[in-house]
Amino acid sequence: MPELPEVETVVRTLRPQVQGCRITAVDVLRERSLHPSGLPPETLVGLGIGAVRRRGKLALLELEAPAAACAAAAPDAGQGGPRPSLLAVHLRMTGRFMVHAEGSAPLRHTRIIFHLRRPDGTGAQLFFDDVRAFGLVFIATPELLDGWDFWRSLGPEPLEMRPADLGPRLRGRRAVKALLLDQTVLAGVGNIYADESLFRAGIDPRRPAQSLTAAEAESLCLALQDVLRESIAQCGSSIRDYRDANGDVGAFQNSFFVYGRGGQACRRCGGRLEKHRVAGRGTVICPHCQH
DNA sequence: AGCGGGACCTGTGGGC
DNA sequence: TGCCCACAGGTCCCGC
Repeated sequence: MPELPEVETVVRTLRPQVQGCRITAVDVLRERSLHPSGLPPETLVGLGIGAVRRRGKLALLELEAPAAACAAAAPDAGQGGPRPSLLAVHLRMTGRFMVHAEGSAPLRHTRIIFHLRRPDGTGAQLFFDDVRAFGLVFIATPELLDGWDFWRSLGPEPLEMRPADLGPRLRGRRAVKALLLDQTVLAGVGNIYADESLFRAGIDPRRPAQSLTAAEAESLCLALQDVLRESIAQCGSSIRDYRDANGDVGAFQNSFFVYGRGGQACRRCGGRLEKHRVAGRGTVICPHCQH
């Protein structure tokens, strides 16, 4: 569920709560929620949280060494190995961030707790909760991050593309929906926004990608950008689990044309929406509006 | 190459 | 009411 608009909303709501805080301790309640190639969690202690950004479906928390430690640290001296410079977090389906008061007990699905010290000296706890436990926190240096195939091969940001840029990326005979979901083609699109953008562009998700004309690819790119922007403006879509870092739900699920509406009436033509399986995913299509 | 299917997880909802 | 199973979703990995 957290796709580009939801991760963007998480980042925007998390930023004012954690930027400028210092990490004082980390409790890992589920080891497998850490990316195995990352640095150990102890290396986070003492670092400050700087910029909070998004790339594709990843939330990125930049880390800064405190000024005092900077001055004291000679290269390769004391204190052991490398320091992480960022946290890369993939929420997958049910990952979520919430800031709790100091001393709060873990929740049923809390996987990692970051103990924080705010600039004003008060304490807080950043919970990484994840019901399905597919989410991943990567404690990284730039070098470690670049060693992650998923990161290195991420495609362009859909909202930063020119409409004419999509067409050349839609090569081959795979279903066009499969390409929209492929993070090396575009970064950040998941099942919801693939289905919604294909409906808006009037394109059948099952069509081979290479069969799209340049004009169709361009209208698909514009439709995708529209749907992503509209969703961000409404703080994303909440299907069941998704919440932003304030615990609030999004509203864009009320604007869906097709996602989750199989068997219901098409909002555009009144016909019956069909449910199919495309690229291994549940896919809703209006046979009258999409060709 | 690209597809399907299983694995990873847990909660929900439909059918009986 | 209760049980079972399908399903949901993103990514990786395997085999065809």
